[in-house]
Amino acid sequence: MEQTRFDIQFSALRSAIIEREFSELNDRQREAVFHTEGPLLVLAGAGSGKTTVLIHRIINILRFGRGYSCPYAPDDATEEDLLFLREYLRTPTEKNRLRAETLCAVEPARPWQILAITFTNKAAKEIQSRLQRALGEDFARDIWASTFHSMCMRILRRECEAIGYDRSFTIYDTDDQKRVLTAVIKGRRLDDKVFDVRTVAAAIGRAKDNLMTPRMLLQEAQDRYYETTIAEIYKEYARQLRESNAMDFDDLIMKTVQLFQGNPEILERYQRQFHYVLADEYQDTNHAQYVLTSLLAGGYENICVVGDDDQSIYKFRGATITNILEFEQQYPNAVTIRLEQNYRSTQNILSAANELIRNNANRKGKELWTDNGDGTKIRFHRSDTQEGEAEYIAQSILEGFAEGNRWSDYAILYRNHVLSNALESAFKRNSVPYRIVSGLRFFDRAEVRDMLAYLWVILNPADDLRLRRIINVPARKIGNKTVETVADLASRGNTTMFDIISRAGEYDELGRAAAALKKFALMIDDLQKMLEYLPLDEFYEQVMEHTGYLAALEAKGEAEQARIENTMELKSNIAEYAQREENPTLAGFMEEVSLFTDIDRMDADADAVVMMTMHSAKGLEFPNVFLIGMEDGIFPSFRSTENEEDLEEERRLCYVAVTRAKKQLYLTCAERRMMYGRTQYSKPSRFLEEIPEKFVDSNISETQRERQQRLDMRPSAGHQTKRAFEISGGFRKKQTTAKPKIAAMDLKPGDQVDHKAFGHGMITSCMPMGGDILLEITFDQVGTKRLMAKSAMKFMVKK
DNA sequence: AATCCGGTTCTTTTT
DNA sequence: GAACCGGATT
Repeated sequence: MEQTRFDIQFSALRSAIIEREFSELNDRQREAVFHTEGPLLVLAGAGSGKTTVLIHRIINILRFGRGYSCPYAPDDATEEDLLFLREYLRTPTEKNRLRAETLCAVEPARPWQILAITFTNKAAKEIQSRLQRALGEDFARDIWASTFHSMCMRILRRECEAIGYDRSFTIYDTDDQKRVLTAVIKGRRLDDKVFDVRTVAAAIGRAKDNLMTPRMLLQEAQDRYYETTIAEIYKEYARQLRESNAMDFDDLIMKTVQLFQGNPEILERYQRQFHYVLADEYQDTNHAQYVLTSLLAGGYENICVVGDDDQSIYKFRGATITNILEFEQQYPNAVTIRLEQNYRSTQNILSAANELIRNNANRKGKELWTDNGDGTKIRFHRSDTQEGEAEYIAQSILEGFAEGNRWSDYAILYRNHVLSNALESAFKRNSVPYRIVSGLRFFDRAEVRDMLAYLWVILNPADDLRLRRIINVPARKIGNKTVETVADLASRGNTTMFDIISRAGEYDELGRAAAALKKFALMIDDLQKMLEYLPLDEFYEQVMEHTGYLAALEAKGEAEQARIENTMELKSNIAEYAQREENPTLAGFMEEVSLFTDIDRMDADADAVVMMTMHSAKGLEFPNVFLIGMEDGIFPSFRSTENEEDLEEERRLCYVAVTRAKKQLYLTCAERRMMYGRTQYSKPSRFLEEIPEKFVDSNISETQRERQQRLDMRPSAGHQTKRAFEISGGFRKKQTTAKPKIAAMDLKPGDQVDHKAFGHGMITSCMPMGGDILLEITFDQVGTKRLMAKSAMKFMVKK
């Protein structure tokens, strides 16, 4: 169709008006927002406003459809409309807004036609809530903004009968999964050293990530004993899950793919529904997720994937960077947009990151820049021991705090959790408040699992797996032997364990245990009745009491206080759910909870230094960041120094870590470090060599450097740029650990002091301790703190 | 059924 | 060095 003069004028006006709506974005970002039709790859560097683009793109699609790039005027548009738009462009008024937007919109999408997939609940929630704010709650609620897993759950709840599942299927988490696997391995009388549950679970998980059925795995095993056995375990495991009408996390994805592949008419329905598909963090997708996304987008092929190949750090859990690297091959008509302007960090930090990641061969290539200015140099500090490293960090933070920073302005990132130990004691010693984002998450804690298991059993007494978990927790004199007898009777009678338990008296085999069993069954019955008339949170309290769980924890005293708190935490989760939901049910809560793993309320309001692994830091930002344990063998981990591919993943992790810092980045390492019970001597991380010296201030002294050079056999002459920790003469010599010539010895209880960070206080006790003095000081503002005199004196004067 | 002892293991993690 | 598991002991 030929464009008329009218079309040209109209569409130009329309584009201009739409463009103005997104004026707060930069050119690249806008390009991504306006490219609505066809495949789009957005390579979004760290801190480049990725989520903002994703959200505005959805807003654009919902408000204007493909209005921005449509070259034609609407059929019924008049000269008067044209004049109206011209006027609206000149002076937009609220009164004219509705008509203008109607004129500018070309086939705007309905909310349920948009699918935005993320990896974490946190990300899904953020997208959902930002869209609700921009578009109104009711409207935005219908957008499919969810994680891969909850999307699959939603689809499967509706369609799973087509693949032979009952709609009420349950989700087995990693823990449930391991229990089943342990039973399978035991049942086959296999050596559980050779077939270690974790390894087997990982193998099965990887198979599912790659959409491989037990049969396919068996075929691939080609008669090799080990592989064949794994495939057989997989087969048995899958059989048991199906029998229990259960799926594990990986099943959610794989079964959805199988559902679609086996039922084209169902697939087509979803393909017709989703006009626009967006996938976030695409570099983290595994093969199954890739196939699923491709299937769902297969109708309109309006697929937009957002990600950063340089931030792919989850290969170990099945992510294939290939998905993003080969997107353009998959869709030859794909458009690629790079977001390289960074709004987070200083140029020094970004340049360091750019130089570092440049050493990776397998990447698309990007160069981050900012107009935030150069900022201060990165600080590099090498200590002799891990204690020295920890002390340096504590002191740096105390100094910063004294200058007015908040504790929460600081984050400490490390390659693995063990590295946090020395730091913890240094922080305790110096009264630096801290918070560790731990490896063990809320829903992995035994007490939380126990309470959830109770709820599962109350909801569905046929759930043998969860029943086994709690039947004797707290102790009810129902031993292992009894449980096995019950299980035996159940399988022979082709019924559930709970059924046997309720009729325990009828079985002689159960002997004296029958009474305890009956009592247990009655308790569950009672709780089921309570569920019918009590509000959910009160009901939960009844479960805690009625089962004796709370009492058992309380009986253990002080030590179990944290566990009690955790079970209470679960209660507040239930209360929160009950309040939010119009029609709250236990089943509804359990459904939600089975996909809700991380405690994504990382309460930002707590003012404390935060410590976490570099992996968990992805997506976060902090004004000041310490990367600790920057030593070869630790980071990069010795496991990954063998092959280039693994090393590149480590380098990406380093890139992720470096780009978390907004203002100041610190890199620290120690010459020797106690790890796993032995002292390890290490060289500074090879990644440090890759950061040009001009971005770094280092503490390495002349003598240290000379020694380093003698020790370091790596040829350095070949390097084109001088590197941060090599001899250059350019480094200032800095006295880092001040020799504490303390006048501290004459401090005594009753003395008044002024502390730079904590203000005025009075010493309440002095205890000699390892060549130093432990002071207890009651401060007017911040309460009582315990400080070591040596370091405290640097921040404190006696009055 | 609870507790103690010795042996073993020790990247990274979301759903 | 610490945490966790399984077997033996009480």
